[in-house]
Amino acid sequence: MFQLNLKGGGEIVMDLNERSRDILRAIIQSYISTAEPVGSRTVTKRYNLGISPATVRNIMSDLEELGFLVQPHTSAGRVPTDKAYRFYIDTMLEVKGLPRQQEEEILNYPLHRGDFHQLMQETTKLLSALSHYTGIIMAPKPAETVYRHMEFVRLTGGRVLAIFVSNAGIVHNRMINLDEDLTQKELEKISAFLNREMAGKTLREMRSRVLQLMEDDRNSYTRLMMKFMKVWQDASYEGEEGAEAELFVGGLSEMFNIPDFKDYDKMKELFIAFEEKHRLLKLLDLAMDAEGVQVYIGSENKYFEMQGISLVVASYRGEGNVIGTLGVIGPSRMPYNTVIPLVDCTARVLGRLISDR
Amino acid sequence: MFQLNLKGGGEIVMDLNERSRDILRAIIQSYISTAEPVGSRTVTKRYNLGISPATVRNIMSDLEELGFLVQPHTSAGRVPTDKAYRFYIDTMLEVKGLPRQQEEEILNYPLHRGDFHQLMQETTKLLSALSHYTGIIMAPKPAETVYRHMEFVRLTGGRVLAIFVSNAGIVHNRMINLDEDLTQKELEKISAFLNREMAGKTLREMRSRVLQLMEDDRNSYTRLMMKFMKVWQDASYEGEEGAEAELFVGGLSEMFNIPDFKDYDKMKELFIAFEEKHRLLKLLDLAMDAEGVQVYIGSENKYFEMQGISLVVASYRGEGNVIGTLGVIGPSRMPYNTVIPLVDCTARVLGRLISDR
DNA sequence: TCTTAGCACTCAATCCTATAGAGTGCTAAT
DNA sequence: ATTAGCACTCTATAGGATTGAGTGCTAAGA
Repeated sequence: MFQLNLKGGGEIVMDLNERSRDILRAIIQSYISTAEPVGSRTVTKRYNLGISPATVRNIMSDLEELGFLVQPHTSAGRVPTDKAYRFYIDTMLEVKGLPRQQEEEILNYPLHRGDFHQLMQETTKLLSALSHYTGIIMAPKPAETVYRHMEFVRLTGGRVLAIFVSNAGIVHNRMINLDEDLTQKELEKISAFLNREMAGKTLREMRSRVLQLMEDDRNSYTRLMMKFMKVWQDASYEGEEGAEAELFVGGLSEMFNIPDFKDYDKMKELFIAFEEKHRLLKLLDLAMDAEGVQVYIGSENKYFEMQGISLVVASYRGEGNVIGTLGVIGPSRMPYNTVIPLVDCTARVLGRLISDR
Repeated sequence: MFQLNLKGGGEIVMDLNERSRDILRAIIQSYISTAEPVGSRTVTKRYNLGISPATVRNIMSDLEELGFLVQPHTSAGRVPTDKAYRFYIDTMLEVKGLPRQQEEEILNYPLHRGDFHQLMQETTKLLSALSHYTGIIMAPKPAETVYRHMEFVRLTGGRVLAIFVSNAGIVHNRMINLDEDLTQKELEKISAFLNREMAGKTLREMRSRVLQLMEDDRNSYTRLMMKFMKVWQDASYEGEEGAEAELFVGGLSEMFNIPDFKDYDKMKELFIAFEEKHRLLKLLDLAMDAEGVQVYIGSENKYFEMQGISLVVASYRGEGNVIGTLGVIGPSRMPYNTVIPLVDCTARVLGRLISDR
């Protein structure tokens, strides 16, 4: 079906007895569905555990001491901590497959239109529409994309546009300002040479090959390529690895429907964080290597740590290789049992669409 | 210096006497700088008009009757209406050139990196950073772009990627699923034919030329082109003219710093409106034809009408032609005298950058 | 006739207080 | 070990008083 690969899962094996686990589960589930602090009476009423509120109170007190619950204030019920969510996801969550209906909805969503950018944008909207949270996608990184076709096009004023096309139909381009004036004929020769020598390589790989070629002779071919490589590096460099990746965000306004964030300043903080795209990208990059769906809870990760916010992320493939990641960002109290398969399914569908749309 | 072309300007010539105009100006300026309703005493204290609060009150009452002012409630001062802003901009605004320092800042902003998408994105950030509002840009529309270079690239599984490059180095692309399997050699022939026959045409123009050619004979050339045209139309069509344009937004979080919108629900409404990009695009499209800077106040336009929000928009050029528009979106009480030249200057700089970066 | 001082009036914002209600922790009984 | 009972805590809400900004009107003055 699908695979949930748990970040740090299994490391912390808590020994809670059956009943404590039942109560913790009940509290988490209740809080996920209502967003209200959960009291002892609520637990006994809504979940038939055959014990009295007083007993529940004693156990809740223990759970608080263990760091699974906190009280917003003395006379309120209790709320799960990040630790509780982690424990819940690692040991208690039963993730079923996606309901037939939602799968249909994903498959029927009009994702095929337009170019690659539009596909990415539409996919964030799909993620958002089905999860009712905000959808995010990290697009394939130029440096690690395998290119099939390359082309240099001469523009006015000694400018040359380099266009690189991947197997999956992703197009990347950069403008190069040339000192010498090459004719379009010459550029075509260079393009032909590149396509012959370099097809199936990533930029990283091309770079070392070009350096190798340069040792033999320094002709227009290699000079243009080196210029291109330099332009590329200049454009990519922002002091951070992975900064050259592109981030797409969709359904931002869904954040306003989440009761957890019904606060102006919290919202402001959140939107400022969204504009620091490189932080989110760092986090999305983490999920590149991992198989299956990852969940990052609250302040578990240092790149986008934010009280009460979690991310559900999965990598997607194009022509066989993992080329990016996608996911959903929402409150830590999100219904993981439905969001996880949703993200998983969307990643698969996107992969299929990229490989043969 | 620069030209402010006023939407509907001059039509409504209000005959207010000198003093009424002075007071109206004082109220608007005061409100722009403080965001607080303006009372009669404030006017006499902050602007030395040599009249008493009582007199001001009488005139304010008249101005209210004329529709220039409203009171939020009985015991509050008065606030300018959209009509007042319009009048202010049309007849009282003195727009100076951009301060040397800000011009420097625009010229020094690192806008040259990366591809065209990144350039657009960075420019919205520039607009936002200098205005402290939200920056928006409508990218060139494929249908009206003059292309210099066209290329069909064969991918796996009978898919063909069409790549079109404009004089200004803008790259548009679309995926085409072909029934027949053309070799890359054949595609190159078609590309060469296209570049010979169609260079310097817009998509619109190409379309009619292809239809013309088809009457003579229906070979692979024209069939592929027609398929491409169809794919293009499918992707562009969303029931709305101008829907195929792309919108870039930067500095959304600035909205949270504007006291006018210090309200959760107002903010929610605003962000939902931002996600309906086609509405904003419609509005930005309006400014394509007009020369100079346009100002759209509050509910003056039907595409993005929103209480208390205005847009300052200018078109930008690439290789001589107007290819898109850009601007700033903020509260109606924004300091137009600085924002207008800022938008104007940014449009010029972007145009220059596109034509020779 | 225009201007202005004076005054009563209105209304939002703020603060204070009382009250209700949810939930806990502790104790004693089962 | 469990649970009923009860005192205690704290938030949220509503009502009421107070303050202050600002207006509109009136009558006197220029």
